[in-house]
Amino acid sequence: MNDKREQWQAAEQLALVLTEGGLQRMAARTLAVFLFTDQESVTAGEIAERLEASAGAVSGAVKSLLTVGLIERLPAPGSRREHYRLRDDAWATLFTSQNTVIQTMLQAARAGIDSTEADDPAHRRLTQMRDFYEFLLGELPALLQRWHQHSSKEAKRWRLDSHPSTGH
Amino acid sequence: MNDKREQWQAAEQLALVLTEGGLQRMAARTLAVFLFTDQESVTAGEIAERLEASAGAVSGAVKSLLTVGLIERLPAPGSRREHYRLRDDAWATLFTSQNTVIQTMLQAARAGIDSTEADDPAHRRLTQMRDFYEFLLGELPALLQRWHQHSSKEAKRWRLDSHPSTGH
DNA sequence: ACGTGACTTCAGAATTTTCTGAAAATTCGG
DNA sequence: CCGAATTTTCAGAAAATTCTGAAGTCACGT
Repeated sequence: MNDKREQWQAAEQLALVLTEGGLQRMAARTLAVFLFTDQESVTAGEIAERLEASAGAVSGAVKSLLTVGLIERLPAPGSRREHYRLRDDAWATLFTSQNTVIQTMLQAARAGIDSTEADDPAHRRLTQMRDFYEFLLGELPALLQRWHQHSSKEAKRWRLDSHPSTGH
Repeated sequence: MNDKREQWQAAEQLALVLTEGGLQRMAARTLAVFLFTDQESVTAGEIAERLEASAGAVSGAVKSLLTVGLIERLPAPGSRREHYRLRDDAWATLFTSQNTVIQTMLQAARAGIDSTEADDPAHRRLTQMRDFYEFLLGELPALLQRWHQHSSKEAKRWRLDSHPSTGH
């Protein structure tokens, strides 16, 4: 329990995986800071300090995280510096953002199907591809809906009997 | 319909998206060849020619696609060169391979939770993250199962009444 | 209004990734 | 087994990505 060293390692580890998942390196590390900080919100300067990175790099990273909707700017707290924090639905958002990838794959498959004859093996393969991504895209809304139900149920349970520690 | 130019564009477009999705550049372009070729199988040499890339680059790409399970080596067709083709379940496989990413995110979240006190805001954020990915991981098997049902049903329908053209 | 601190932008540097080319290894037909 | 064709490996080159540092812009507080 609670060792700063461990936290640092876990954060860097996470940043690595996020990078695999398509985020840029600095954006991933920044997101890790948002997750692991013990404050409610952080400023760009604090991120730079924590990551030992330049203000410029942090600026770009924060901007991209804002664009994707993973973090939000906090209503000015009277200070001169901007405060940011992780959004509550960040993970669902991150997941959803991959739908655009699926959409594009689908479009590419359809374009291929259209440019190909029915007896071409490519036509068959592209059709299989299209069918899969069509199916997937159709399933996602329901999946996210189930998540929202699931999570709101959790929140309720939490309020009613205040479990001291669940650990699941 | 059927314009080689269009096909080439669609293929390159797809390769781009696949790259976004985590595949290496050359692996993505190679996968596009497997999809769009009008042959049942292709050799490394043919891929290299099509992509105007070196044999070395193709070798690496094919190897990685084999490892992930997206393509398969064909039982020797009498020729000296190896023949490869896209596997039937390639897309489901590609999708599944992202589960490992989710697994790793989950582990990172759990590590963070363990290294943090219950009253730390980070603890709350990491718990939310863990819950989401736990949920997701739990949903995936059923999702893939539905896909298999779905696709086998399609195949059956195909065999029974031989639709001339569906276009969905 | 003005000074100051924070944020953004951007050119160039550093790093990382990716590809080529050639040599070594492998494999199949003879 | 030998030889030709193919594939694999790998060092170094090329390309793409990412970061820094500094200059410029903006906004707050006085």
